[in-house]
Amino acid sequence: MGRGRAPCCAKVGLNRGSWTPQEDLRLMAYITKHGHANWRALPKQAGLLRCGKSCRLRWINYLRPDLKRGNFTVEEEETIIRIHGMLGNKWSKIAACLPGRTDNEIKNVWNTHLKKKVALREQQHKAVAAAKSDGAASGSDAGTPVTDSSSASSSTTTNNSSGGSESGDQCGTSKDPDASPLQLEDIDVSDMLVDAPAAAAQKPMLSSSCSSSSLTTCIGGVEDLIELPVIDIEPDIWSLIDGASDATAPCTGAATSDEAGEAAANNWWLEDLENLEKELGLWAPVEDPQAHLPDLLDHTGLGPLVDSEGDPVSTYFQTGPDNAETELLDVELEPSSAAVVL
DNA sequence: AAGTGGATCAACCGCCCACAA
DNA sequence: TTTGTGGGCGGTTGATCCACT
Repeated sequence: MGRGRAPCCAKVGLNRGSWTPQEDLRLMAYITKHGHANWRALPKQAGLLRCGKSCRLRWINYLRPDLKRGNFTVEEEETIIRIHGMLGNKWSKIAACLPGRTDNEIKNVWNTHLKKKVALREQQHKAVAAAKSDGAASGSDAGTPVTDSSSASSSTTTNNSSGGSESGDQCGTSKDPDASPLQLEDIDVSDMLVDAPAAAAQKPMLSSSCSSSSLTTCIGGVEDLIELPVIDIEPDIWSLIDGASDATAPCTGAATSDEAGEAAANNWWLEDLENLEKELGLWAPVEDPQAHLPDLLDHTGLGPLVDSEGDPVSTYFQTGPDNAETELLDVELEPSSAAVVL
């Protein structure tokens, strides 16, 4: 079927490589207003000389407002290790369990250090097992975590607390060599979460609400069973992203967030935007954010990258919200969200 | 201070799957 | 049922960063 199909885009005349701040702005502005129903059509409509796939990846891996930045926590790492032990390189499924993390990010962190960590752990486990079999003839427990001098203290605790025997343990399943990824590849992690609420209640991997990326796979109800560090997304932001009408705050079963947490979880990219504006000498305390964007675009020299006729983004960029054929950002925002609209 | 090698991460590539015509 | 299209996924690459010598 898909064989021999033409590439997703004629790569002639398109920008490649790193994204410029201007491109980021354009993409964010467009998606914020119009959503991303059609990735292939999006670049043209947004006035971007990029492949649709490239736009999609940029958005998903970097620009999405609900992304969590910074180093992975020990809990997150252990979650990755456990799920990877069950599913293999199903990065998107793993990412679905880690709100705010992308499959690409998880893949990178796995390939860079978690893989080594696991290898070391298995090595130590084998050594311990060998020692045991040499000494007492006790059956080696494949699920018994091995103490890891570097970071296994937490993992050991986690694994022990999970007790490797729960059948529905979506994360606590030990790295059972018999559990091949093939057998497990169809497992929907969220199903496991639902099937094993008791076990789930102990799992750090569940200790988070759901991100947009995991929206369709995240579980309802589990939040009721566990104490969740809340990573909430401003409903307004979801409204913006999803086109305002049918937006649903993702898995807001734990919607009783404190605002500081929300801000921390959601504002990194707003800060990036502010930083960008500062770099460009545009930054000022935002009193009228919607009036701010045109200045930014003026200063960045963002002209229409494509024919701007009928392009609301270009129109907006060139003339500002008052004159835009379609108002770019028509969602009223709370002050805390003001930076979303630049 | 300069050079080097490893680590990290953003981005790209190509295949696969789901779905609509 | 077949075929084309769009989107998603996993693997890989290349640029940059950083620690070490």
